[in-house]
Amino acid sequence: MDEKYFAKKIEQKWQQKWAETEAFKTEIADAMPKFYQLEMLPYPSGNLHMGHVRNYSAGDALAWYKRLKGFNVLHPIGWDSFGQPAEDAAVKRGINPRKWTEDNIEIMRGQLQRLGISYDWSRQIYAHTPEYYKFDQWFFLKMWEKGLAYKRLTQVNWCSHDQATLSNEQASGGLCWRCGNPVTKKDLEQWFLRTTAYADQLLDDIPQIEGGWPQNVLKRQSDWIGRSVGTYVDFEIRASGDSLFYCPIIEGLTSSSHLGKGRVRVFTTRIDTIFGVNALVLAAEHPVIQANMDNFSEEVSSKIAVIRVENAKPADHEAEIEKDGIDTGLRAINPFSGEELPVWVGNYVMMEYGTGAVMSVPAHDQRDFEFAKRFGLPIRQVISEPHLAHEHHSMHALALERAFGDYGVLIHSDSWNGLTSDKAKLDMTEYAIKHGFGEEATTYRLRDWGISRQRFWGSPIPIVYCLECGVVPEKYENLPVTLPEDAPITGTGESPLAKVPEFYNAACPQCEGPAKRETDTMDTFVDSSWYFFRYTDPHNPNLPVDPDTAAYWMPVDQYIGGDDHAVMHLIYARFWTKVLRDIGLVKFDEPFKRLLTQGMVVGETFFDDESGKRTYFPPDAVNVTRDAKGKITAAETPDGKVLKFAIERMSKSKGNGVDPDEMVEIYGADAARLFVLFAAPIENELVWNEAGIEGGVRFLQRVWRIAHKWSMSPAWHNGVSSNGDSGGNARNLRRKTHQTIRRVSESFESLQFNTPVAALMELSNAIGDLGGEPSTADEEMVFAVREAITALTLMLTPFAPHTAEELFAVIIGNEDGMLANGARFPVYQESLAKADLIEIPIQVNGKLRSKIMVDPDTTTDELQEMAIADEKISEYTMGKEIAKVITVPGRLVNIVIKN
RNA sequence: GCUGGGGUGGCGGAAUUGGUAGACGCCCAGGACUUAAAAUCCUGUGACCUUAGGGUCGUACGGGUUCGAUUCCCGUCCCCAGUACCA
Repeated sequence: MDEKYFAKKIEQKWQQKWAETEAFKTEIADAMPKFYQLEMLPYPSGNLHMGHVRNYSAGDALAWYKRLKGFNVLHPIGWDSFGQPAEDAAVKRGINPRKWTEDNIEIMRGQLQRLGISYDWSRQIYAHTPEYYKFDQWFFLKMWEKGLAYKRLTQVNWCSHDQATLSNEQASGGLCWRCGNPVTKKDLEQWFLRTTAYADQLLDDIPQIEGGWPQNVLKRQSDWIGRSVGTYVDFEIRASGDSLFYCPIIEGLTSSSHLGKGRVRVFTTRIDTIFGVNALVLAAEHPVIQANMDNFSEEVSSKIAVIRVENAKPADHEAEIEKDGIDTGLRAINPFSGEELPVWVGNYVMMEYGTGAVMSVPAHDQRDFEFAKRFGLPIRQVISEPHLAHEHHSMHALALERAFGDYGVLIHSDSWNGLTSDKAKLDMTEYAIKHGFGEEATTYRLRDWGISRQRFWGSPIPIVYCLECGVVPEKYENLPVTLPEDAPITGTGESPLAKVPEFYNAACPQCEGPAKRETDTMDTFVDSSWYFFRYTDPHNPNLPVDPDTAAYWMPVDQYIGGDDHAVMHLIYARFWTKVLRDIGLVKFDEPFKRLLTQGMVVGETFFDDESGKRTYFPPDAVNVTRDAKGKITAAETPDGKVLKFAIERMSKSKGNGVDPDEMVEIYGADAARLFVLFAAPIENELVWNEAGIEGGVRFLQRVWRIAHKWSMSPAWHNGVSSNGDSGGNARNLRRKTHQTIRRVSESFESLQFNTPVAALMELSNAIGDLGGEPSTADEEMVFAVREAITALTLMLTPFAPHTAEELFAVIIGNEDGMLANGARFPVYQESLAKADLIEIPIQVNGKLRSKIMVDPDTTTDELQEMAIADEKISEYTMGKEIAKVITVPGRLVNIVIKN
């Protein structure tokens, strides 16, 4: 029994014990309630950073808590080991991507083990192994069969820095998710997964997870899916005379028989404003425009070409784009009013959304308003605030300063006058349908998921191109389509597999004739879309997951990760789960019951960007000036070069990274883990400040010391008992113990990690503050202290498992470990947690004037009497009239006096 | 601009959802132990006033509701995140 706390020694001891006994290996156990604790799997970049430590410390705390609560806990880990950095390393340093990846996994696994995270290591998965990516391909074939995988030529998001395609989600905000450079467009043939087929379900299933997910993640997802319900309206198009103009059928919108020669379809959510239309505005890329470029005047066609070029440029986020456009000379007929309208091309109309054409209603849409102002087009108000409707209707022209976008009452709208917007939308849509120029319509912002990547280090897409048979899926029995050992990787954006004949030359699965394989690989987000299923059945050679096994473990009870994946990964994973369900592998809709998004770990960075490129300087090589509040005011290098500074996500390349190994070496894994959870609420950003971690060490040392001190007491191991009416300090300590158990349990249930640590510190302070020597303490006292230290040790386990295991061994005199001993999280007893005396504040006119100690069961009347009789209070009430006394039992008394 | 979330000591942050604001920790100051230091322990630590006791102010700012507001309502300012012409 070591009396000095020596973190490294006990950490090594227990890590070894856990490994030898496979302490965290989990099997299906029908008799026990299950708990599936999951953290987002790491990309093997080379080193853990503090963000990982925070993520896994929180997950491990919950895993331990649930184990001690008697749950059968699945807590797995794996590696998201396909992806571009491996190829970057290959280009830059000539290392084989597989070697680079596997070396990194080794390093990071070691780091995780030194942190003592309680994973079931037997379930590790590696995305880059054929055993895993075989099922990426299996899913792809299933989706192909269901019409959910298809190929088409399209404009893809292209990152010119990474030389790679990006999905819409990965190009969110017009910037590459990996490198942050602007995204441009490029024409490519791509494989897509039909996520849009599940758009409605992805939205409509949100109520199933609503309580368990952060509001803002759900909101971002629904914004991203962007469902909007409205109406298609078809406008007849004419050349300036009255001859019908040529309007080709618009692809993707051919479901309507009304389309075709002479009509253009718009999408609107506000058909109630249709009497206010002053023009039709089409995107420059609109097929009607493009098909008629030769028919336009020179001025018009060159302007359209200019707009098209401008549209293709990467978006500038700062600048508001000025409205621009040109009247094409075409005319459209408003089907409601018969009015003839000009047809414009406008730079603010996007081909990718709706139908690429809008009816412009300047009075009720701000964009149309700006457009109309710019080009002097007429503005006609047709919706009014209900109380002004009558007045407005009798006026011809109203001067609006900006568009009136609210719902209201229709004016200047023929037989629809006086209807509310809601009613008019229904009636007018019905009218349009009846007369053959409209349809109900729902549009989405969500696009299908482009998964083709011109990359080597990813799952090959199991498709073969045969001259005879065309596009042929590989047979299931031929899976996996194995990645070759190596390929010429250039990083220039061509597919490396296209240069490996042994890979791409294949026999057609149908006719067995010569054929070529698809040489693109899948987006790495495919791997992470279903890995959590695989953990439940990691070695199944036939199926991605056995349905019965999945039924026991899934869904994930608690998922923890960064909210940078709020849209990308989490929408793909939800989509994939619904596909699994429709394939028949699982019976539920949502993969993650509860989601916790942890904040980033950030630190101070110092850099200069003279050459337009940022060069970072490590903080310890910079001279920093701070103001009184500790904020940096200036920074320079020792040789006097002035640097810029910012608070940014920690990373090695920025020089502000903290190496977890170093933390473990200096302070110990337990202290590092405890501190990272204590320092800030888990969902907040955490500005790394190493000073605080000392406090974690001190706390663990204090616990260690008091536990050893009291365990020396002769009565400690001899089965002390309480006669049930301990008084004085013993009673006070027992109360504190049970109050702490209650607080800590409640905190875990509500996913708080910083407050339970504070509660444990208070309890250890309470034990430490006890006077007296263990050798002379009476039995009641030893009993109370033993209870307190035992509870403290068990409750400390989720934060500092090594220390807790060692203390537990000291307390019960057995080295097998808590789980082997069937240790359970302590349970609080209400009667013991209850206070004997409580302090009641007494206020006079809402201001605190005195405090009295009373029995918790004191009645309202008694409290009131005592309050008025209180010496200090009578000073205030003397000679004044007491108007009212408010008494809240167990809380306070407030005496209201008149002056 | 729009949407969502926030603004509490020198710092990270507590506060049973209307009831003693500042728990716990960091930093800092003073003291004990020590030849000295480290470690440890003790004390103090929102601001201002006060001779003791104590008093006044204080949760971004201005109003309001209430016996009582960090908490609820209205207005203003600021910060963070998401989004960007979504028709």
